Amino acid sequence: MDEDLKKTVSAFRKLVTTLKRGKTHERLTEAAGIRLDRPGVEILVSLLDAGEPRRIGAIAEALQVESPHVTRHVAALEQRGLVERVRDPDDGRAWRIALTEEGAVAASKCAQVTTDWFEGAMAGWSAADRAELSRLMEKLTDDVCAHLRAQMVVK
Amino acid sequence: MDEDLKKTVSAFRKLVTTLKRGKTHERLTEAAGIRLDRPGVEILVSLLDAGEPRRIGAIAEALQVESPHVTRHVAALEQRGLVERVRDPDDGRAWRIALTEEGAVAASKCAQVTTDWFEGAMAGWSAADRAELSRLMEKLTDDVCAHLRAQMVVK
DNA sequence: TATTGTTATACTCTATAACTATA
DNA sequence: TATAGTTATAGAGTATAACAATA
Repeated sequence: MDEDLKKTVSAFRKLVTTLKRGKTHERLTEAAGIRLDRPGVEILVSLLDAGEPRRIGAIAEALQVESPHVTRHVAALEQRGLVERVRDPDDGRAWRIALTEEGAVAASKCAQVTTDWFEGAMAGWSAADRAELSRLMEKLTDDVCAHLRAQMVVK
Repeated sequence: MDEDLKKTVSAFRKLVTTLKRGKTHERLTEAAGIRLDRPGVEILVSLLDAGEPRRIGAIAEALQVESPHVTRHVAALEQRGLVERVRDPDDGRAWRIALTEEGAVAASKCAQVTTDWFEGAMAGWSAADRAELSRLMEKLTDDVCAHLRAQMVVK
């Protein structure tokens, strides 16, 4: 039974190793027809996922990086007209980062290309297995994030 | 049905984002009681996984990085006595990188800490779900790698 | 003064290119 | 000369620390 866990971890390691590399990003942006660095794509997609403008700090937390990193890349995205700063409705002093129309299109393309790519890889999968994988991956993600938060509290 | 795929990709993205960061590596090495950088751990664990000495090129391919990267980090690991060079039995001119006893211990510890951590995160999982996740993750990894290879051939 | 974000700096990881050695 | 590996160099990506601004 411990065997199952080992296999899962090992498969996961391999998957991450394979998909994390620079070539994967190149293929993604090429297919999407967009010239953008990796952090740029990550920020755009995270804004698309969120479905609403987010503050710098919120983006940094979602991506698990430090805020200076986000500051810099948001500045670049802003210059290219892919995001813009809007007033925070809840907090007059603060700004939120919003996708522009062009930014939303770019983010959607990137997300779509990734989904399509997985669709290609999983072409032979039954509907049952797809549903099962989706359920288990969401569960795993939730539990991993919860476990992480629990650990941070302890420290 | 496309919904399942989207959910899977999105969960996967979140999982990778969360686990890829530097803090995760710090926690890992601290728990394992080893001071080692990320590529170092990756090389050691990949040698442990392989179960036998590997050539530089084979390690690079497994980790999906370029060989100079491996060369440099293997040199550092060699200096610390965690790996050593042995003659390739199949090819007299070549060398293979082997774990030393100390290196094997370090690699095992790192692998164990990761497994333990997932064990903690998945404490509430039923045996059935664990088995199912293991099966689907292996399948996904296989199919993703196959898809990647197929694409590389086309190019 | 507490919170949030920014600027400045430096370090880690990884790729590319040019070179070496060995069969 | 083909293959595997190495050395040298450069460029992403990210963190830390010091600072600024706003309530």
